[in-house]
Amino acid sequence: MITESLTIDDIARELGVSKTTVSRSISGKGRISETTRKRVLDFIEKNNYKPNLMARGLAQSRTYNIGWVVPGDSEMTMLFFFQKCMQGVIDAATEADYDILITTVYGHNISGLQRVLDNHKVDGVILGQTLVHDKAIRALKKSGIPFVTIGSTEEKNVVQVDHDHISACRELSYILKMKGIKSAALIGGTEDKVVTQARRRGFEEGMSGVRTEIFMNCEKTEEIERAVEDAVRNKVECIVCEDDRICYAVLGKLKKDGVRIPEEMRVASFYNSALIDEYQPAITSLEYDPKALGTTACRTLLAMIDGQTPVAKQMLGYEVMLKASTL
Amino acid sequence: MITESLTIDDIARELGVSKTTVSRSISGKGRISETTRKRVLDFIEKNNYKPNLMARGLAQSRTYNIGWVVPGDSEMTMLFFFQKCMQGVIDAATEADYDILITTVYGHNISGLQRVLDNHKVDGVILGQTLVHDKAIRALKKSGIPFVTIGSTEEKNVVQVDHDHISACRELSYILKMKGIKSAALIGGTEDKVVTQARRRGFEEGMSGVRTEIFMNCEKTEEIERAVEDAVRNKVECIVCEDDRICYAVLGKLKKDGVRIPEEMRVASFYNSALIDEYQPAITSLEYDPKALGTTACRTLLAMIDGQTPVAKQMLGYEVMLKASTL
DNA sequence: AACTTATGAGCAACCGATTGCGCAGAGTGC
DNA sequence: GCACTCTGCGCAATCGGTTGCTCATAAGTT
Repeated sequence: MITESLTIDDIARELGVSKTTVSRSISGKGRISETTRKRVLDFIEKNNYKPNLMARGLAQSRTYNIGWVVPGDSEMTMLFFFQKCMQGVIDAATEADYDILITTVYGHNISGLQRVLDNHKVDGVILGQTLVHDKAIRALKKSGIPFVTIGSTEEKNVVQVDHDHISACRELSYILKMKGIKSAALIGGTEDKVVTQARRRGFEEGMSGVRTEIFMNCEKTEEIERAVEDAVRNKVECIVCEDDRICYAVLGKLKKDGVRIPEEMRVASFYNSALIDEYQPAITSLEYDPKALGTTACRTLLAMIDGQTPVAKQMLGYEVMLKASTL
Repeated sequence: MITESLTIDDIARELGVSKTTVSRSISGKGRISETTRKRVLDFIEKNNYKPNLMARGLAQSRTYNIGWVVPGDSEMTMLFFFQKCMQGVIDAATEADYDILITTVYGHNISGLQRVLDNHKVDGVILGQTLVHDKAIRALKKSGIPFVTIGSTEEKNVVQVDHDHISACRELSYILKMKGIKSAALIGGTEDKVVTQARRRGFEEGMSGVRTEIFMNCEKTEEIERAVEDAVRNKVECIVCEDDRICYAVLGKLKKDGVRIPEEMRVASFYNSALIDEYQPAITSLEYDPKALGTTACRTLLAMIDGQTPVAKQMLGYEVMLKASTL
């Protein structure tokens, strides 16, 4: 059933040249007359020849695949983020004729990644998220394969692409302060993610001088709701949410308790996806471009695979979007 | 930097046997004495040898990859579904030492899939979603590669894994009718997806005898809200939502307008993910197992790759979960 | 004892590309 | 006219496995 494909030998025979000539015509390496080259490429075009990537891979020790590693248990808001991000990765990869092999990890359980590395199924890896003391990073370093992380890490000699969450959150906090806030609460998730820590730090730095309350490790809805109750009871003026999943829960709780936004409580979020972007009133937040993260990471990785030495840490831009929820 | 790996020749030399013997020891094919086999496998285990998959692939024309095709522009609720589903695929694939190559398509724009097929990067494909007149299915058929769809299709000779949405929706509708509903509205999305059509049909069949109103092609929140307004105005007793993204919007609108559930309006959904599962009151819905879809599809595909003839259409179970939202 | 069958293992071709090296013929310089 | 360089192309090895075939030896049969 599977139609046998054209091989480089077929073409060589058909055109009365050697396979070397065909190979060189395609790759552009080596010395080939323009005439011959055209002839070969024309034939290839006409007969829709596609080189066998396994053969090519074997000869060059390349797979033309890159690994894309994401947590298998991401919550919804992260899924959205990863989807955008991955689309950026795919776009950049496709440009270079690479494909994406996807692997999931569960926190520090990286057996899936390890398998892919052991089997040499990819030429490089993009790690979609970084944890504190990330085992995946250790494994990648050990494997010797080029890799790029989306998100920062404390590990040395790791090529990273990230938003400057510390500055971004500092800036947002600073602006809120300028607008007259005298107290603020941060509600955040578990601190094993680097980004969570960064946001917390930015918040603390930016909010210096005003009364702050920090509620970390809020994962379940009840935990978030309890934090909201505390914040309201303590007459905090503004709740800052570490991501929009938390923000979503916070908004639900405030509505349930009849707390008006922004009159009785201001709300801001450090990330804004479809989950809250239609909310009334509109929520003040930081805007990032997840897709750009993906393309940047992928292009960087491809350059590394080609033997180039990349910029160690690339920081992408963000924008503070002031909306009605903070007046 | 990249540590050169052990090859089959290294092992053969080291053990004083031929590479044939090593290869046969690993694969279990051919005649090898148990003693020799043990010796080889022990050595492999000790030295952590992993065969080069490109070489193996070249020899066997296999890639040990399967393609996983999902829409690149899925909305959130689908992302959640695909994530679960993919995890099932990954689990089943890993068991058989296969990996997942991910490709996105945009409706009928299947250039990404076509590339993967042209380049022979996968041994088989799982299509995550089916459309009416699906171009991806045509392309897959043409390629001659084994493939399985998650979701049904009108195309002939396609191996499918699905839930019986028609029966499920008929059953849910029937139960609602039994509980005394005299009128019901269906709010659904665009009808290019096969599953959307199936749910509509199940609804219509199950609701025969009661007054029904059908609002299709509701994608944007405003469209859904308008449908809700109409349903309320027409004094419909129950709104049935085609998926939980729609349900989510419906619940928001009802709350905004102060319509009490279930006293003034009953609500049921054809799918229930994290988006609405904490809602108060709890929402009546159909429960599916997306992960099982993934593992079933993948196991079936792997069997096909191994040359077996699979069951043409496998239907997985579902469960009607009656909750407070329908009394 | 002679003959057949079973077993264990190796030789070498093959999968389909890439690439270092060699070589013929054209072009250039003096 | 001679030596030298440049250009265009092919030979054959190589990447790391798999597999059909052969063959020596052991085991079984009469």
